[in-house]
Amino acid sequence: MRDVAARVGLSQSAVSLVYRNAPGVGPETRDRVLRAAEEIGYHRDNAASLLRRGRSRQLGVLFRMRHPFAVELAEHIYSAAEALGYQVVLSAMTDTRSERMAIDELLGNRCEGVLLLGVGSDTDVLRDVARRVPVVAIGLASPTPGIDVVRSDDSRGLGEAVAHLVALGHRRISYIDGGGGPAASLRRRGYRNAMRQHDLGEFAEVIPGEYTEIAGARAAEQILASEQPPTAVIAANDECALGVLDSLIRAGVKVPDDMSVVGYDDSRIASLPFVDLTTVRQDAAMMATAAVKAAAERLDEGRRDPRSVVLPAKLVVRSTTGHALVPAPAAAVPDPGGSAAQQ
Amino acid sequence: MRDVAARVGLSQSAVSLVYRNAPGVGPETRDRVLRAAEEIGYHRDNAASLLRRGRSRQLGVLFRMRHPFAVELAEHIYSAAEALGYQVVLSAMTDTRSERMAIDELLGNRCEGVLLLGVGSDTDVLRDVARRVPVVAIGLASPTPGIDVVRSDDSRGLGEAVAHLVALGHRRISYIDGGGGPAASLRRRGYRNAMRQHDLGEFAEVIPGEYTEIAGARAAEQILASEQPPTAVIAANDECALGVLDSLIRAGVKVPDDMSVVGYDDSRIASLPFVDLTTVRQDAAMMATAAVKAAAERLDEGRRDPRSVVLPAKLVVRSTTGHALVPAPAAAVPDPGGSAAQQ
DNA sequence: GTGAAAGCGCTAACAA
DNA sequence: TTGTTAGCGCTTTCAC
Repeated sequence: MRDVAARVGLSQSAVSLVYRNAPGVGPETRDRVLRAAEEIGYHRDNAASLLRRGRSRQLGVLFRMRHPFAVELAEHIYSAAEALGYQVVLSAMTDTRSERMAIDELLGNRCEGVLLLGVGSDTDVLRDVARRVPVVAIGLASPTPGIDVVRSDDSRGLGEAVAHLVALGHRRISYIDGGGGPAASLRRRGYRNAMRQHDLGEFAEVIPGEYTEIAGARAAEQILASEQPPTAVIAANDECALGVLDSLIRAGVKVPDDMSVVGYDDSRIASLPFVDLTTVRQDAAMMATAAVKAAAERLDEGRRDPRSVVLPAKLVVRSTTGHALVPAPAAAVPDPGGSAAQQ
Repeated sequence: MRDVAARVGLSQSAVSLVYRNAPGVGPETRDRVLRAAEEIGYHRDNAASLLRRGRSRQLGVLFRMRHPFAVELAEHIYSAAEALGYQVVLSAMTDTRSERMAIDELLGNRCEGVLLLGVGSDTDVLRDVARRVPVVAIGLASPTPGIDVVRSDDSRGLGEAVAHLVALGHRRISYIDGGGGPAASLRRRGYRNAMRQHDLGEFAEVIPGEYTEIAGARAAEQILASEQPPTAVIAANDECALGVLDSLIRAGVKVPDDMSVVGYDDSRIASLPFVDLTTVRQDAAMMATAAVKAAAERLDEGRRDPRSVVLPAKLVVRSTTGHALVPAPAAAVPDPGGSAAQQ
């Protein structure tokens, strides 16, 4: 920077002003500075800038690269952060990089806030971190106190999914669980409640699973092997639903004629024309914006009280759901007060 | 750090030594320092450390989060870099973040080298960057001079794929192209050469496509609509192959009975049991290691001459390939000298 | 609009 | 083994 200043015959502080887009330097001078920098291949040193500046205006993002929805969120966070004048620092969790390591790196890089994308099992770490910087968790079911939470209305989303299937004549609707994944417990509860509200509590069945294709495929096999298979299945997320779909199709089960399938997330794969999955849409862009905003409120406006943002989740009907052809024979007139007589 | 030093009654430099794992401080003292730091919640400031240190020992990684193989590479790069004492800084390209922006960020963060994962269309930018720091491109077909390249032997990989299909009795083998994607031209050429070597040049057919499920699905539709469909298809990568598979299965075409399908990459989806795709394996871990090593050689050992590392690509036979049932009738005895009489 | 000077938190070279 | 010292490259008063 000294070199650039010397080259255009200015002081270093003038050049600094140019790079910060600060007022106090004419547009013509600005141009000259930029041109000189270009010529000698100068790049502003972020480390030095960070060190001297009071604030870094950096937001750390912690995520798993294998989670497609987290990736979608991360992409949107880039733009949301930029809009509020923040830079994004990515830190990925892998099998060899623990939550603690990834967060420590973020903190060491002077991030002023940390965004957690569907990550946050380690409550001890979270509490520590939250003491130092604002933490916003996206899609975390049970937040540690002091952490802001952004999630979609999973309960409502599953309600819509169940209602849609019921309207199509389905009664035997099973759910493939998300295990310990982000928001899995909320979705499971949403499913159970919805089934109960439709007087279908006795048909509610939660099949163990997780947020992966393979878990979905396994669950589908289990479903096909059962004596009274459901006529519709809701999977905890789209990847899981994809596994279900694939297993079903390979087994010769027609979707949606023989079985309806619903996913969750509306991630990219769901809308691929050859998948065309009925699913519950989470708006990644909206969630990203809300999360960045939550962090910015704490950082720029001094908010202290924790906030929980619940965004709408909405069913997107595509081609994997259809009318139930054959209502489960023994249950044409279900017994409302019934205990589990079927099992 | 001063505070920590004061707390244990040492000088700042002693604490610094502890944090750098440098010799010159007893294990007992070390413990005391670490404990004191824990108590007051101290984290070493990376910006300051970076600023003062001569070298940053940071490697920048540029990639697209939507490319599954790039994600796999990125994960392996974390461990490969750690093994050589480097830290990784991620920078993702998105629709709103150009190559230039992403690289500038990396450079501003004092990365000593840049790893490009299947990215590098903008030759101007690359040339500029390569002048400043070592650049290693993984899976880049036509490198700018001065850039190291790591790729797998795509030509050989496709050779194996074609040979495998030929051995199963296939002759009419089509290829779905990768468009302008990383290494696409190499794979295309590999396919064409292999077909020629098996005297199948007249059956060679390159269907336009790209590295996505949707391109694969579209290509499959086109194949099914053609008068003389092939009995086997090789897709430019696994995502594309997945699109093909799905389209075929939905159209009632049995794989591999009616049609064989081969992918490329052996990414995670290929080995999912319900996909179980025959594919050409690129060893992500090996490529990551080679790329980091290439950068480290320039950085630590002063290598100047560009290097090109070509790693073996190997066919992995799974369940999407099988014997050709019905050899193309008119071509039971192909005419070796034949011009394109069929078209 | 511009320049001089202080210092952000750390590391490295050296002295003790 | 430990302490002293001088910056790394930038931003930021404050005086001009």
